Amino acid sequence: MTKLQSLRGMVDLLPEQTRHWQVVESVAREHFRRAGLQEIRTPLLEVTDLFARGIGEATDVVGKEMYSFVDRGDRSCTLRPEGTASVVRAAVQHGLLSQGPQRLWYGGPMFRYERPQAGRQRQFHQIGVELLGFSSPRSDAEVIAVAWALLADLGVQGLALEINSLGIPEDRKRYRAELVAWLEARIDQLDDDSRQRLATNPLRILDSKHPQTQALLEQAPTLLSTLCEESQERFAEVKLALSALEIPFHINTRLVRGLDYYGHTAFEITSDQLGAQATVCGGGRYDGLIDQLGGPSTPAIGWALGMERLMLVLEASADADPDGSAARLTTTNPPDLYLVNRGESAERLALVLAQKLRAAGLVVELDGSGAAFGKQFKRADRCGASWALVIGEDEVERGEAQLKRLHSVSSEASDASKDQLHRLDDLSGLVHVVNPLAPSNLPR
RNA sequence: GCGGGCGUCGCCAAGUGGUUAAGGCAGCGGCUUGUGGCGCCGCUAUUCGGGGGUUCGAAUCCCCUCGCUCGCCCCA
Repeated sequence: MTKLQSLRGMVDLLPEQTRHWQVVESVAREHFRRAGLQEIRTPLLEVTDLFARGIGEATDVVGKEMYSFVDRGDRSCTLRPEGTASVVRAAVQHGLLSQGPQRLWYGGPMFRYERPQAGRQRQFHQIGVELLGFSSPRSDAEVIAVAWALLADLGVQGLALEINSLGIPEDRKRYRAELVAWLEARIDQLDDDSRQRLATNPLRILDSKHPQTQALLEQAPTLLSTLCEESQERFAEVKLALSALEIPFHINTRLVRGLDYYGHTAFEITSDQLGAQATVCGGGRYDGLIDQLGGPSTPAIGWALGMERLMLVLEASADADPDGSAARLTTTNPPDLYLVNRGESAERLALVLAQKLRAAGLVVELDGSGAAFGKQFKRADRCGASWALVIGEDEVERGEAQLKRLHSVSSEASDASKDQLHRLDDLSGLVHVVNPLAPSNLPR
């Protein structure tokens, strides 16, 4: 029988990782709470048409990367490749937009059938923010600031913000014609890939990694200079707002977005800690999408950050700076107390005590092996617990047990860190010694 | 989808045609059947991701396949 294993590109998060993820998620949740963002949870599975219409039929994501299948009711379904389309669909479907502007965040798995590599999996995870019904250039800056503050607070090193403006659809149309004409005149200097894209998606040639093409593009007309006056002014206000927020940014006239719904502000936050997958967070304005999906014409802006990449960056940042805030990810939280127990009645009592002490707010590890005391102590020590409580038949009879300090204690140990005896019918003193900060709502 | 590297125990690994497949970490047991951290002793891969082939002989060579990884494409 062949060994079972997870599908390609589908990865398990083991306890060592989930610990890190939970730290990141709780920091993110706190940032979102303070920014007045509310969580929205949408299904992982949607009608295929949502993404085809929302993201754009011609994009690679829709064209060749979707997990689509026909369900038992003959509907074409797709595992979501991104979050924005679903959030917009939900907002439209439930009439959220008629209740005023929406400040939303979401998180969870996304699916794209791609070749896995570092920071890229077939099931991956994003956290994203969507501001629906916000048109002001200040909202662009605000939403960027939320991402920036979050990443900085998490301790991501080497952060950089790149922004560009994609203008309005007319701007892009005009620019596309201009760029195509300019490139066609120099078609002999283009690489094969770029030549291909000249017909299909000329704007994407801008972020080609081909060195020769890059050099050529130095001279090419830029989207920014083709923007209409209104778009220019809008972009200027975004920059002004970012400066006021003291967020350093770099204007990258070649920054384009892969999904069709973006216009005006487009941005990426990168980290120098990563290789090819330097973008940790990407987003932009999508004023046309909601209308396109059948909702009321509503301006909107948002971003998404890739958890896997973020975790890679944080691990690199923690290594680079062991005292930085990224290092808090790697901290463990060992139990407050290890319950050493042996003997039939002692084991039963220990089980009950463990629950009582847990209810009182302590982190308690109960040894369930019934092994020799020595063995249990060895394990207690290994797991890093600060204290051990010893319950044997003698303790059950006396109604009193030894609370033993683990690890070497410094010579001038205070009374509070010496071994001591505690009554088992009143645990409040014990709880106080082990963890004075415990909520300590001891059940009677 | 294209190109390069890799795959030996839970983890890190030695081994490059003939070895009983080193070693370390972790785990388990013992020295120590009621007191830990250290130490010592022992156990833990009939088998080298999987399948086929070459050979007297394969973890080592060849083919296929699966997976990982790096780059491209694309994207977060």
